[in-house]
Amino acid sequence: MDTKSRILDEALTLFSEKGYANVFVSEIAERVGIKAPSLYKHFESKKAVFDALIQEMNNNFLKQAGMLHIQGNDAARDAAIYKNLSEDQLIKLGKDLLLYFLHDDYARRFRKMLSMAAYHDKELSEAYMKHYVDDPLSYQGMLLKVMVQEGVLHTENAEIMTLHFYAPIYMLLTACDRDPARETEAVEILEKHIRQFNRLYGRKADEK
Amino acid sequence: MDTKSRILDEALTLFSEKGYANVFVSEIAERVGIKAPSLYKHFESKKAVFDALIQEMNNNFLKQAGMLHIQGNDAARDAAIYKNLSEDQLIKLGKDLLLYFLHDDYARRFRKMLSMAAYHDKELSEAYMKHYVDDPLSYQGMLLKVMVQEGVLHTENAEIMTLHFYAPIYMLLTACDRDPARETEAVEILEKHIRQFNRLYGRKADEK
DNA sequence: ATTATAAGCTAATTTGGATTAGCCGTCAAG
DNA sequence: CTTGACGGCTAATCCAAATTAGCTTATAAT
Repeated sequence: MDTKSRILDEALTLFSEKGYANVFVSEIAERVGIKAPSLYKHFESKKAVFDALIQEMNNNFLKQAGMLHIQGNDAARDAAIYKNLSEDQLIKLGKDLLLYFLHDDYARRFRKMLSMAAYHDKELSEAYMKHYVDDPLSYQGMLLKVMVQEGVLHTENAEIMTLHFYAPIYMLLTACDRDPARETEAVEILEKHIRQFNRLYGRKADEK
Repeated sequence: MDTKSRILDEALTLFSEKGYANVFVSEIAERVGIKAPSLYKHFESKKAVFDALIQEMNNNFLKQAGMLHIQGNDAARDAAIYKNLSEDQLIKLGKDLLLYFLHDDYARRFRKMLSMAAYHDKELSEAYMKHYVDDPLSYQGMLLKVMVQEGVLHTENAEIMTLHFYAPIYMLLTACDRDPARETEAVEILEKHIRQFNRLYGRKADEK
């Protein structure tokens, strides 16, 4: 990997751990194995490194997301998969989603960096909401609606059903980001959550 | 209000909006109506202002929490209230919880400050998890269990039921913290959530 | 071979923001 | 009435961290 990429990589790690303001240029440089002034051969400023990361994130998001059924580009294909889904398959999907989020180092570092930076910057705040709240809800909502149409799930209000599916995942995710020691427990809870979700909505339970 | 308290108040506002590192001592002072050096007549350092706020937060948490049934000190009394709860009453409780969280300026600013600071400090991270994840889950879980015993709600797994109750509230709360414009919508969603929660668990729906 | 460019280094320099020094008015206690 | 603590101010000072200057080496193109 060339120096410029290494700088981005180490900066991402540091920003995601400590936040932009608490990271020194010299710290990034040291991890890359160069001195701070040398970093300026590759980037105009510390801010420019950060901006490049945000740029990179925006470029890669669609790619990652499609891969994971978080928000989709090939909705029709995904929906077909969801049509006849057993409980175990549903659990597997939820687990894969959470575990990807948690373990993919790239996604994880970006998420943490963004969640911090979003507190200071309006644009980033919108990006955060889009990527981790609105898009997951809308995409998963679409899939779950297919399952409702197919008679696999039953509800009068699919939006709330989607919230009931995703909110616990979101909460577990943010909990693990703040305290990685909770991962094992989170995966167990996730499985129970989806199992119970499936029991709750798998029969005509919430209709009047 | 005396100067020292005003410093704390303005510092809390600023820290909660921009994060510790992005707030200047001169900024706090200006809002209070003094010059930066004068602030040092009241606090040893910028850090000391922050620490005093954390101190204050720890002191006040039990008080606030008890007031709101988030985590309790008079569990028996609260449980009695929950014994025979109509859907509307349940909705009101959820709404009150969310609206207090959202609108009480004190609670709100502390929460935002803590959620940011928690990314940099292990102790604060633990405090955040306790106050906004573990305590609400355990206290609300206790209340919901009473409702299960009383036959108002039905479930095999009250922990997951509690997660299903609280996770959407948590998600809406953090969403509103990041984007206050979502408040109105959030309150509507909350009401629908609790209504559907009540339908889902109000009958013997998730038992095998 | 020569030269230009890329990418590193050390040694400044700059800068912004926290903190200190030292002065002044007010006011309550003796 | 005077003294001393309190709380404010302006004008330094300090300092860490970002950035710039200017030198050096390697490599690749002419």
